[in-house]
Amino acid sequence: MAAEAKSVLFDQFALVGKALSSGRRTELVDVLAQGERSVEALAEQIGQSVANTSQHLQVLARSGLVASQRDGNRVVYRLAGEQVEVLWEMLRAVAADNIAGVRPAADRYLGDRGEIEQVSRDDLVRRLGEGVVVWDVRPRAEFEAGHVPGAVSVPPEEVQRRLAEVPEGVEVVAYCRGRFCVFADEAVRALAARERRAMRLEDGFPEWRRAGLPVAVGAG
Amino acid sequence: MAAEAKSVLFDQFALVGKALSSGRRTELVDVLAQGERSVEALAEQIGQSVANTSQHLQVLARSGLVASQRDGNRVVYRLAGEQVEVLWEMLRAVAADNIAGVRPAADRYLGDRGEIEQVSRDDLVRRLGEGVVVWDVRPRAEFEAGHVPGAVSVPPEEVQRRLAEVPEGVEVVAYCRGRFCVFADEAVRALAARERRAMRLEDGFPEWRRAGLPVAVGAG
DNA sequence: CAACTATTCAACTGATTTCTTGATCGCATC
DNA sequence: GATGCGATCAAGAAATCAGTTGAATAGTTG
Repeated sequence: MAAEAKSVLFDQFALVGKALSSGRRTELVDVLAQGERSVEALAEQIGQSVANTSQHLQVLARSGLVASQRDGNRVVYRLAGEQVEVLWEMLRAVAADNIAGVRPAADRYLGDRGEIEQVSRDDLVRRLGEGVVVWDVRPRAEFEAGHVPGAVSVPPEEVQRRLAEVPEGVEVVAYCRGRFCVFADEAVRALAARERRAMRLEDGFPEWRRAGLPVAVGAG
Repeated sequence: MAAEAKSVLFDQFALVGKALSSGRRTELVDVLAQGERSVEALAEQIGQSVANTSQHLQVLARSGLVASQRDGNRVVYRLAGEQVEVLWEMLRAVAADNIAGVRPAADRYLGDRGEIEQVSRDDLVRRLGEGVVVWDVRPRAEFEAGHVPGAVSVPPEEVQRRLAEVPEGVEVVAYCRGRFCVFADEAVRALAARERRAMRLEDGFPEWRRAGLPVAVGAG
């Protein structure tokens, strides 16, 4: 019967929704948007057991949002394509615009952004030409998988230690995973507390890369 | 603790995924992309009870994907915005590109499209200038909520009856809800069986409207 | 081959989801 | 105010889901 065939087709579409219907899986997609990672690394990032993370990854794989590849002893997962990144970005935008609970949840996680100056990608490109210091405030592995050329890697747990590196009078632009990522905010607040002029990129590295701007890879 | 606040935020994002994680709800979104409808009309379209449909609509409403408004005796639901339509379109595209099961499910629902000629929106605009006949093969209510100017409403159940209207030598372009909608295909097949040259618009009316092309409203 | 590491599988618990059924509510009309 | 219609609510059954735990597997290293 036609009605049943239709149900089956729309159930297939719904698999993508199902993949994104768990907070833990959306966290995974967010991390994977920064670059490929092993199951263990992903488990650590989302604060879940390896077994549970593996099962979530398999749900994502069944919906085709991620692909995996064995690399010797470990299995490396990555997003299936740029399309998936765009879908994830759009989903966040829809959530931010339409779900009342996003605002308070974001405020509680990110804190007050009133004091945090934000710059656009274009601004950052301009300032790069003027020799601004750029901090990549993400875990080292994400920096190495790709970063803004000239940025220095300052993983979240090193921010406090490395404040002293910044000479007086130097401006810092920090960036991290995206608009809802807290790492850059924390760096900006810490720098401001030391009387440095600091600001954050309004979105994150995936948007930079997707905009076709230059990307550096490796420890650089 | 920061980790918990992060979970809460990503759980909020996941609400949008959850809204789209049921085949019945994706069907609802697909119908609502054509225009607003009452609960009862929606229930009929997706072949579910009114009570169940109402509950699905409330899930969609909680995720902010749809809004409702009382109109006298009935409650009319509509998509919350164009952003939601775009999200739905992108989700279908991701599913089509990444989920192995979409192809067979689509084939089974839509049948073999090998014989069905497809035209782009630009083609249709051109042919409209040349006086082609355009069939809007959607339920009447969707036609009335908005259609391609000059199109005639031929609801799916009337296709057979109205084949005779088309004079020999006249070309027909049929369209319906979108790329995965079967109505236009059935009309094209029926017309072809009567030796009429017929083709379908490759996508549907929502894409036409979103492209900023002219839209007519009402019984027109 | 033994020992080790990273990942997956299997089994299980408690929570959530889907759909049904029947009652209830809001609004319009008689 | 009674009646009727459209929609929602409430309660329950079956299925599915998220997370835990412990065992099994694939691949590497000694």
